Amino acid sequence: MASIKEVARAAGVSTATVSRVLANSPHVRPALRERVLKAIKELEYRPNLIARSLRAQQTTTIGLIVSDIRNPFFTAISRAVEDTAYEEGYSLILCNTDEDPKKESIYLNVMRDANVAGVILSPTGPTAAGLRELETGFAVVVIDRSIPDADVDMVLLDNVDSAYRLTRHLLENGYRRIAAICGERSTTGRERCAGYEQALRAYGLLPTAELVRFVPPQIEAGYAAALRLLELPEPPEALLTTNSLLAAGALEAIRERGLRIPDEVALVTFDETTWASLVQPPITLIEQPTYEIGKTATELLLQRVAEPERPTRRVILKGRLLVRGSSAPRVRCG
Amino acid sequence: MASIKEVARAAGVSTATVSRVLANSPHVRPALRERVLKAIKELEYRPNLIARSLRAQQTTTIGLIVSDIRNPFFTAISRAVEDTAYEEGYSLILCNTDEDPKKESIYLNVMRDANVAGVILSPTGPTAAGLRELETGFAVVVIDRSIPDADVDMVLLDNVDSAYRLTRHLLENGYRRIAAICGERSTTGRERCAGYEQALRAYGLLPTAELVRFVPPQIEAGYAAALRLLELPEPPEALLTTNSLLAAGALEAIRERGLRIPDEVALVTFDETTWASLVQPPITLIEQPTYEIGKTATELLLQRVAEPERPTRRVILKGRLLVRGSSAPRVRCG
DNA sequence: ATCTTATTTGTAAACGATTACAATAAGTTT
DNA sequence: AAACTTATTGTAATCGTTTACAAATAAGAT
Repeated sequence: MASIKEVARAAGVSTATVSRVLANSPHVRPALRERVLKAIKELEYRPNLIARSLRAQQTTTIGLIVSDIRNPFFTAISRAVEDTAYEEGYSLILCNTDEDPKKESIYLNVMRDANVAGVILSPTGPTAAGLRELETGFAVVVIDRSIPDADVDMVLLDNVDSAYRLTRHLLENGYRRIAAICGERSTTGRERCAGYEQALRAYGLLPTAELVRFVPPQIEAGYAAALRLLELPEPPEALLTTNSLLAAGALEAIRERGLRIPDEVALVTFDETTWASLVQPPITLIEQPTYEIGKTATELLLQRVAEPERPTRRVILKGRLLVRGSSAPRVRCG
Repeated sequence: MASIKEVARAAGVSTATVSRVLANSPHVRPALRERVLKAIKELEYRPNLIARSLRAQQTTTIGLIVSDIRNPFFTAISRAVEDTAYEEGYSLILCNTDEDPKKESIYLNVMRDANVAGVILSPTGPTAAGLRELETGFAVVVIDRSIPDADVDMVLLDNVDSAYRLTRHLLENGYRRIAAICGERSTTGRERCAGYEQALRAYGLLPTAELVRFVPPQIEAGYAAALRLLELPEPPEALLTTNSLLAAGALEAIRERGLRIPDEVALVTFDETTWASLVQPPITLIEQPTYEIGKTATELLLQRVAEPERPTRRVILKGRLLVRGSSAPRVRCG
């Protein structure tokens, strides 16, 4: 593998000149530039990024820390981040925290060790626990869950509004006794719960604690929570879950109880997935603009890398309500 | 951020000694080692991996190049690779090729530029196109699709056998006119097709070209292919698809045609997904040991990094047939 | 032709680790 | 105690870039 020295020798110039040609510096005579470019081509020279990083004290790598890459929402995000990053010449380092703050902290250190230019993070908790580390070192953009008191760039969904519209849709279709299964420990779950409660109140209904569950945002927890709700003396007419994993679990529970959707119980959720339109009836949901979230987060990050002192921004995107069969107008039967 | 020099100064030793302590070299007196460790702790020193990489001419990063991270199969793989890599102190760089050989080639160069220790690759084609680049530079492990004439470590499914068993299962349950929708351009699709044809022959049936389709391994292509098959004058009694995306498309087509599964048409596929057991009836499929594939591939890769001249290995794993409702015994009706 | 000024090029010092080699200190053997 | 071996430590080169600074060259002004 040819180094800059060999290119310099081949072109009869100093390494500084080669470096200037590489950086498109204006202070190189066209004749020399030609010679250098020819040597580069002939030797198939490619700059050593490690050496460059060492000198520049920064890499062209960004990190993406999500809670679980198997969650289709994060998968879609990661795809978008990856696309956008590579367009700008950045590589992507991927990490899973499994909702574990300890892992989050470990991976933030990994990022620091790797000298990443910045990190896109879906934080495990609403506090700024890892953020002290964050504030030193690299740029950060937070996605999906906000860290309320932190001065960081964020790209979030308008959770309250989305949950409000989703719940209102159920109410408009005649459902009254609506239960909510929310992801615990994140602002996202709480905000969506708030939107749900606002909608109920707007319809003159009082939220009951019995119908609201905060659980880990995973299939098994969704299953267990839904099962318990359906076993209540007075079971809910509709279930609202705050992500696709919880919905999958809830659906499993509904199937196991042998209930028909939506006649016996309706189901609505957040996040579009392959399966949401394949099951019968297809599931009504709030679709998040995942690709845009990932793209925007990456762009914000790279802007901050370029201009670290820029005031922080908070981008709030709207969700899209996709109405499908799982929440069809209710046929009152008693 | 403290460097090795400052640690050396604080401990009153040379940088060489600090480096030896870091590397657990036996040639350091306990007393000195203590002093160095104390300085490291006090200064919160963490070695600069970039500098280390430059010197070592190798990083502790591995690359994972898949055709689409949104395919749940690759998602599961990436999760396993990530887990295993981090356990060994390696980071993971992620890339999507979109089945595009050009992108594959670009990303292989990115990997080289990043000085990765090795790459896990699901190749876009069965030829060794990118492999010339591969052979120089870094370790490589190929997954999911084989490159027949290449001398590389591989972790693959026993595709012929799996498809054979899947098809035999259909035959045993009374299905005769079975169509196959296979992913094109990969050995995987072709091998699965071969297993399908072998099973037919074992039952005294002749494979017909009309019932075998090779298409891009994506939802839309699966949908289109299934639709055309179902529109045949003599439509198939069962559909076999070679991955979950094709299955999702086929299912969509079946729904659109208003056909009941499995009475009017059965559906079987490869790859377990969240939705395969949530749709009704749930889908019979061959489950790949995804986590094991990813883990094994990573282990093979790190072994090769440690010992580049080790003879290459080819690990073939068995799939597991999960029998569900979508292929229930056929009730003959005419 | 000479002096200034602007442009182009080269020299050499970083960046932060590792490691061959040399130097020193500590044990062993006679 | 001298000579030899072995264990420990330090010095300095190295990895491949970038860039401040100095030097050389070219261009412009008088």
